[in-house]
Amino acid sequence: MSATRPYHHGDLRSALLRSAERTLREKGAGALSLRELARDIGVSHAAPGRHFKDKQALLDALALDGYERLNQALHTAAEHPGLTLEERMTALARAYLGFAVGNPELLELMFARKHHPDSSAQLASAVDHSLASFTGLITDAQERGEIVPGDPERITMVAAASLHGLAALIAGCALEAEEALAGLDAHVHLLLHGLRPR
Amino acid sequence: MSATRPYHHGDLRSALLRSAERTLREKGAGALSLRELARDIGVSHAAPGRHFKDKQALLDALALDGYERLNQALHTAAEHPGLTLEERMTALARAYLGFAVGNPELLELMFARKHHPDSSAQLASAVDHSLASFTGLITDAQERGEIVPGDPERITMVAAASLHGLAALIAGCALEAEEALAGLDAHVHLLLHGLRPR
DNA sequence: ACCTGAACACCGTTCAAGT
DNA sequence: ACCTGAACACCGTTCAAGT
Repeated sequence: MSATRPYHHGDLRSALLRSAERTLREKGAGALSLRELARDIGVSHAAPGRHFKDKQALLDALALDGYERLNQALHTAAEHPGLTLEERMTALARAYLGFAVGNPELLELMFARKHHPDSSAQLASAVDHSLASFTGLITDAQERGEIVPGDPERITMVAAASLHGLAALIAGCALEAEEALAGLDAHVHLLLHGLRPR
Repeated sequence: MSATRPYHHGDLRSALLRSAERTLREKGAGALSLRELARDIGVSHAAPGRHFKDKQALLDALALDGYERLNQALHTAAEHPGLTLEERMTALARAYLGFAVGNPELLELMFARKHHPDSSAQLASAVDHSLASFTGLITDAQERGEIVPGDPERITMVAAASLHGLAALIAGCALEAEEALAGLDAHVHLLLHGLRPR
């Protein structure tokens, strides 16, 4: 191996993504600059343009990567058929909130409203994939009579919106992460049993 | 009145805020530039610096203004003591979702994670004020035995997170506004009655 | 008190040219 | 195929000087 940087980086694309996620985590999305990424990696400021058509394309790639990790975590959490409905729902909730607590700026990026037309289809499909973990749980439980009958999409949306709201409040610093995690069992219980007395 | 622009604008601060909100609504937060605002208003590019210490200070002022309008809307919606609990909750939900549908980029700004230390106390208090509309409804209903007993803050959080989740999904284009508004009654019903069969 | 004009140190993006 | 260097048109912020 030579001491001088080779003309071709070799794996610039993934180096950019790695470095970008580090910056995102440490300094936030606003502090992310393509030129600074290039400087840190030791490549010319125009080099990123070869791998990402523009800055938004890099941000979209980060978001997609985030969905992959989130969906993996949700999928893993949903695979415990021995548990009760409430336990399974809590496991899913814990997986989602755990991701939100660990990656608040990434979550903000994943749900931001400005994506490239090129990426939006992939991102929409990633969101659908996230929701599918919830829908699967709901329809299973409906078959056992443990969840109210009705359009599973709507019922999924109630559960997902509730957790997404918590996640968004945490990411936006309107709710403390520890508080939300500590009250998560009670939250899921209220969601399943309702706010009205039985 | 003279045809030439006077040296002193007179009300530059509010002109900047007005123009900024227009840009926010039409082109999004990313397209907001202090220099462009100054150009549009017909003032030098350094003039905004007299009224806002930096760009974030202007964004924070926009967010605070958003909270004022939102809190006004929530407060108005909550003032119908003749209605049932479910009707009152639905009215609050409709007010919040209506704001989210009408001001998606502003909402994103309001819940963004990067604010000036100077503004964060005011913003936090604005968030508390929003939540207070829900807490008021919850404690009222608890006294009548129409809501489960328990920490009203936690119960408020379940209701608020659920609606905020919907709002965030709309703002992030993951859920269509019309679909959410059309299903809002059912959403509130499920929230109050729970996802489990009774 | 409020605004201007110039200056500084950054950006993202493009493109001919290099390896 | 991949990267560089220069160029272009922007930024935000600061600060002496003007009204």
